[in-house]
Amino acid sequence: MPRHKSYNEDEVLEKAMQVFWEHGYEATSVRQLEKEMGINQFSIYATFENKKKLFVEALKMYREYVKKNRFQNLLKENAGLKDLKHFFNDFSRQVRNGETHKGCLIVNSTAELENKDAEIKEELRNYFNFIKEMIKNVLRNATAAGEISEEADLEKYSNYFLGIMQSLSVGAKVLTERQINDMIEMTFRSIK
Amino acid sequence: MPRHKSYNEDEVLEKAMQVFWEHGYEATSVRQLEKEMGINQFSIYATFENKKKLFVEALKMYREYVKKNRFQNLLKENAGLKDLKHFFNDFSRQVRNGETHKGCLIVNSTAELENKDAEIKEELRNYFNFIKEMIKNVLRNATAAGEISEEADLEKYSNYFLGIMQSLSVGAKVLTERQINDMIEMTFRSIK
DNA sequence: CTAATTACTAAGCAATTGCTTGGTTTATAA
DNA sequence: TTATAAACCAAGCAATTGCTTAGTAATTAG
Repeated sequence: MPRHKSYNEDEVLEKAMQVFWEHGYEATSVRQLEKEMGINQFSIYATFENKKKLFVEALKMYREYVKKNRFQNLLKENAGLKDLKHFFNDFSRQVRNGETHKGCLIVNSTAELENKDAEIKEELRNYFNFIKEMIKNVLRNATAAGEISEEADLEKYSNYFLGIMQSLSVGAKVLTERQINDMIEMTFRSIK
Repeated sequence: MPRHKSYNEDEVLEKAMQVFWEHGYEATSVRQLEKEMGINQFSIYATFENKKKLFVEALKMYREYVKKNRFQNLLKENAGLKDLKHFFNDFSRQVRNGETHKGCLIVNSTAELENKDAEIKEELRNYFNFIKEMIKNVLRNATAAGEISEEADLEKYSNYFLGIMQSLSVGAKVLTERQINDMIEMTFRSIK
């Protein structure tokens, strides 16, 4: 018998995610969320309970978002080392040019409020684990293609690349193109 | 003819820095600063003008702080590759154990509010430049000691290590010891 | 001593924070 | 058609935000 919601939960959640991504958790007010999500505060609280839970949901939504909009090529069946290098260059260029000046929502959130809440921390870890597994799959392809030695410890390699991605997410905001290119070039020197 | 200040500016500034480091810029209120700095709001505003300028001064102070308390060994006349590796292990262990769970104030601030203010951004860059130069000096020693080839591009190497430090500052907050160790081990593989 | 200058305290400012409430609209099951 | 259940809107809550002001205390030059 109830009335229908006049909005799509995933749609407004993605809007919320964008606001958190742009301004960070603390600097985002519920009034801002209200405006950008296009729904009343009452609806926000009715659906997402409170600001923190909305944020955690936004973090989860971010994972789905980047799967579609950032990592498509790395998630392709046969993605290899070339795609990985391509991604690094592309991503850092986007961050530098302002196209993605916000960097990575998860890295930003880790820096801003890692130790403040267990639920948030868990989602941060989930995300980084997803990245690591994605990379590991690329490296498996690379091994099959002979680009990496059969003996290579892919878990180790993946963790390393995960770290590089974190560093790009921070570094590309303030360092020069030259510096970022140096980092990427050096990174691939340790891969055999 | 004036009355003397009852506090030491550098002392209260370091206290302020600690608060920003612990909670981030946005989550730090002037009331908190007042308490921790041990002086009245009036005095804060009389000496530091406003919250943002106090923050910028705190960022500068942080640089002096880490020179004394974190990078002593890397700043030693004859610091070499061994010291660098030692530092990476030490730092990430400290972050993981909670001893330095706050990570790096500059990395945190870059993630939180890089694109919001030109003065802040400039100080972030200054800091990263200081780190890069410090590392470059270590690498010069390493080259002299024969640990690195004479042909190595030390600017490139330094930027690379700078990136690794950024990644540790983020990663050590949420990743496992194993993951961090993987990253450090892989990092040194590209050095010859 | 007195005048001048600055530092200090405590109270208070408007604006904004996260969140709630009271009254109304919309949809469906009976 | 009507009762019911949820969604909606606008207004409002106490608490907190960054910052200021009015009055007082301390210091030193003359």
